[in-house]
Amino acid sequence: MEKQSYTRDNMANLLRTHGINPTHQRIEIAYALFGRQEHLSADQIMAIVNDRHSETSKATVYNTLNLFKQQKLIREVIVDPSKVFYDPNTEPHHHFFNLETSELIDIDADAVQIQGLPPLPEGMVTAGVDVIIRIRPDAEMSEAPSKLAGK
Amino acid sequence: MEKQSYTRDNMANLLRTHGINPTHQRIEIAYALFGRQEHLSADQIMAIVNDRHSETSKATVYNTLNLFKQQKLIREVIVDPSKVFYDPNTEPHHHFFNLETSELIDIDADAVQIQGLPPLPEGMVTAGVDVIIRIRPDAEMSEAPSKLAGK
DNA sequence: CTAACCGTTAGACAAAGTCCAGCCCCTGGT
DNA sequence: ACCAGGGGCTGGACTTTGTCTAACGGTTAG
Repeated sequence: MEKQSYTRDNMANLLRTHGINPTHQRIEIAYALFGRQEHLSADQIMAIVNDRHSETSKATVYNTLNLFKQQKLIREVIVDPSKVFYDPNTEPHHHFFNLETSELIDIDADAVQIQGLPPLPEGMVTAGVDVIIRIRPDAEMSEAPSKLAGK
Repeated sequence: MEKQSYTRDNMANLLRTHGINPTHQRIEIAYALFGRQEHLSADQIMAIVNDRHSETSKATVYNTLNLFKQQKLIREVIVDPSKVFYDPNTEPHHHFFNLETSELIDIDADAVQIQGLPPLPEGMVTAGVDVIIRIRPDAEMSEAPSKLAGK
């Protein structure tokens, strides 16, 4: 597993290894996600890809993201009721979700252990495990320490 | 903590204990959720409440659910990218999510332990922890066992 | 009787995402 | 060179979830 830079050329190869025909639009979308290693929503991706000159339609962005997801190139993160985030990291991992900024932070799953889960219902298999720690700034402490004692 | 039946009268009291003025519509919505102890989406609740005769508008359903959530009477469950579920159980717990049927099954949080989480980012506090085990029927096994060996 | 307040309502609106018919472009066969 | 087929892209219409707004109804207090 050798870490390589995320050039557009490497994106094309990455797509090919996942059985995806590397078109211009698909490369740009992959480049947006992998190049910055961030969690982006569909409309953020569309804004990035069309920043200089408009070149990718909404339909293509959604088609492509669904294709990537299906080919296990990226992963969906469902934490915000209003929009889906796409995560270029497909290694098993979890997330902090900042409720103020809607920002996601990865938590490596290797170190995390979950114990005491009941057995799965009959005939079911696990398709994925999501752990989401919703966090927010500790307003009370930094803003007005006296309030805590007062209440 | 005495388990009591979920009559409409009890709903009114429940609302009052949470600082909510018990109107007809609010009682019906609470009754729909607590009476069946299920995870329902806003449109399911609207269908239930308006089953016999239409009596509650869409705006009221959403207003009421948000009010309940704010008053910690119910809880949001975000697992499906297309809709939010509302959960009458506010005890800490987690969920199995059946990807085929979009059904949610509670997992008591008492028995579950999560270890090895990294420290929270500076100045942040935890607002909630969600664990979602996405499950699906084990199609291969029950349907055509030979396929597994074949591939 | 009226003013104020809270809750409800219909319908307009907004945003995320899907669908569809047409077009472009590449390839492969003749 | 021509044509046919197919994959991919496109704009725009459409759907669904959820929010907003202005008007209205009922209750309470003076």
